Amino acid sequence: MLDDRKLAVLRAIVEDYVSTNEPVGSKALVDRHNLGVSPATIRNDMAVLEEQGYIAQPHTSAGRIPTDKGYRLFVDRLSTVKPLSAAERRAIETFLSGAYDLDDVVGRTVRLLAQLTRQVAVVQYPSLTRSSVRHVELVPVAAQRLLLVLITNTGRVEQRVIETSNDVSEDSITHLRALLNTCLDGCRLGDVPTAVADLPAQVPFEDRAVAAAVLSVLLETLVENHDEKIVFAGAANLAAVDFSQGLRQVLEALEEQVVLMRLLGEVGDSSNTLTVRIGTENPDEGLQSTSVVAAGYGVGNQTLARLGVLGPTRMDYPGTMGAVRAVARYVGQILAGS
Amino acid sequence: MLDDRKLAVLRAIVEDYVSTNEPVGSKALVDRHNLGVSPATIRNDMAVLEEQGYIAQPHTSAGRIPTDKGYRLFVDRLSTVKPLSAAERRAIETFLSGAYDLDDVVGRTVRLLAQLTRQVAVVQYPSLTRSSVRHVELVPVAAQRLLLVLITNTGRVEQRVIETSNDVSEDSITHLRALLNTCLDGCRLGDVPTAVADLPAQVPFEDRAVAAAVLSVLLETLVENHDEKIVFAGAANLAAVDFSQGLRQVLEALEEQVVLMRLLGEVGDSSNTLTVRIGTENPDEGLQSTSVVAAGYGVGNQTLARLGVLGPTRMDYPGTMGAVRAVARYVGQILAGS
DNA sequence: AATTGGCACTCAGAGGGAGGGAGTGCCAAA
DNA sequence: TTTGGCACTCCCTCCCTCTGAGTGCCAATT
Repeated sequence: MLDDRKLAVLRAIVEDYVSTNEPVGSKALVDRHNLGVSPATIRNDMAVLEEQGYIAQPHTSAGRIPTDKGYRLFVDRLSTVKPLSAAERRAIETFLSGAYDLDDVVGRTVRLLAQLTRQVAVVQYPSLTRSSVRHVELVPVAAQRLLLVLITNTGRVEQRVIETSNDVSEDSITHLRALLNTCLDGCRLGDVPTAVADLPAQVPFEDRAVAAAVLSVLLETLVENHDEKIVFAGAANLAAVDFSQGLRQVLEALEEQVVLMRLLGEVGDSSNTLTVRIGTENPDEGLQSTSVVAAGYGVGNQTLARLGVLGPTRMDYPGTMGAVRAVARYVGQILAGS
Repeated sequence: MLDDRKLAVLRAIVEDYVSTNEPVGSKALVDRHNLGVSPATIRNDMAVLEEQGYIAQPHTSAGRIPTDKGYRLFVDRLSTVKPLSAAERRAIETFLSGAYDLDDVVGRTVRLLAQLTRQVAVVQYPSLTRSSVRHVELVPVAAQRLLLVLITNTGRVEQRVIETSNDVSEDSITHLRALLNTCLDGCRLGDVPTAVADLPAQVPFEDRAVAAAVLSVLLETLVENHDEKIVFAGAANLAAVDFSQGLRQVLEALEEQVVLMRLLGEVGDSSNTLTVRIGTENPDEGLQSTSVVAAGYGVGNQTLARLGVLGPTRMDYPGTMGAVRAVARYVGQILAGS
């Protein structure tokens, strides 16, 4: 349907439009790329491309700009992910390895990605349900108050206060703590509910109430954190772009956790897969003039969460995809190493 | 120097300009406010006000707009903080009391303040150095790995992993934990260094190395967190405003922790004091066309951190100040109650 | 059948008055 | 000190023209 030259033309249009932000005409095309044919020929090709919906003209007698469908074809068949330079890789590595804390890792990552791509970066905290228990701690902080601390293999720490109806002895706590840790050590958080199901049966009768309270808080913690935390950075980079639907809508969308969630997409099990969502492919109303490049990251081949970049549809896809992929890999390494 | 009527004129100019976003002329003034004099009189007054630098004209034959100096006078002498309506107070209270976590309190606060004022809200996490120790916990997580958990009276929880050079017995840990808690219970974090100074002397010789490791990590934690965490929300509200220096600069400034820090100002000991910084009074380059309304918040009469709002100099100062003050008070209450 | 040069046509955007109108400063009178 | 009158200033808007990049189509060429 589309011969090689027409594809080359589309590629050239996308590249030129991305770099100049102006509709590209037939003459400009043959000047900048040596296509070996005349402008008239290109015009014929462009007419076909337009008919098929890959490009459009803002008005009669202007050059062409790619449509969402055009970008899609470009991403799928006409471009390759552009690897980062050695210097960039080194910069990423040193910057990320300076982190001392999960918060810090995520914070550095999101800033790094924003700077690298000059767009808005979005990073999701590693999923609780997919990571596993490294340690559970139970601490008495007052007469009828316990603190439950949960440490995961991704370095995430959750804590909750538990109110008990009567005093609990030091021994009971020690016993309960030991039980919890035997039950849960290495256990995937998603499996915690089943793992603790028969735990109450193992505690002496007088401690049942306490055990129940602890378990209910523990399970509640897992549920509450099902809606994951997400952060973004680089909003200033949006100011340089002009959106058809207005900057405001985009900023508003960015401040909605739920929208950000949907934006990054599902956490599939296949790690390292780059997802690109272009313009109207985007589920959210306010983001129909933006594109999202996202990838999963995690430890080993286990995807724990996703991160990505949001920018105008008129975006350097190969470069952005390269940056997202690289950062996702390095974050995985950092998490594994910590 | 300025008689009552001239002040009234300035007040009217500020109010009109804030609500209409258009230079206000002498005729419009007498129409909207019943000043009881003719436009010509007002013109004379305005000439004086302009000469003194309180107002300016964008061009000849346009109305006047307040200068930063004019806003300053308005805030200092011509306006009173506008209390929130009962409904608003209730909304704040119910919204904030739903929080279950320090992160959640701060997150809710910043979103609430942004929505209430329709501007950018900035909230600083409660200072570590000014809060005090509620509990210290020491948890073995692996053979040569301890976890130090520090819980403050503001609900903040810090944790750090400690690597030890040799194995540590359960007993040693229990002993060390007890020692730490006796030393530190209720101790202001700023006083921790002196409080633990003679602690190593109290542990048996074979545990000295471990104690030293723990203490060094503990002190390090306090220092690291001296640069406090700050969050903001409501960037979308900026899009509605047009800044002379460009939205971009403002957004960039907002993403710099350091700038945000300076923006809120020093944490003075006098709680509840509203600080207003107008336009060029602002230290930061990119924020010279914005104003900041900030207040301290804390538990009791102890200021733990600050929060505030950033918007265009053309801002509803009485309303914004009311909202900031109210939110600061409620956050303090929530923190005290949790 | 594909490619090419030629040519008329279209239309966004820049540039340039013209007119309206809001607002001012100044002055003389009350 | 206040007021009405008046001439003046200039920003903004509307409208017009003109230019030029870019197009579609057609007939000629390969």
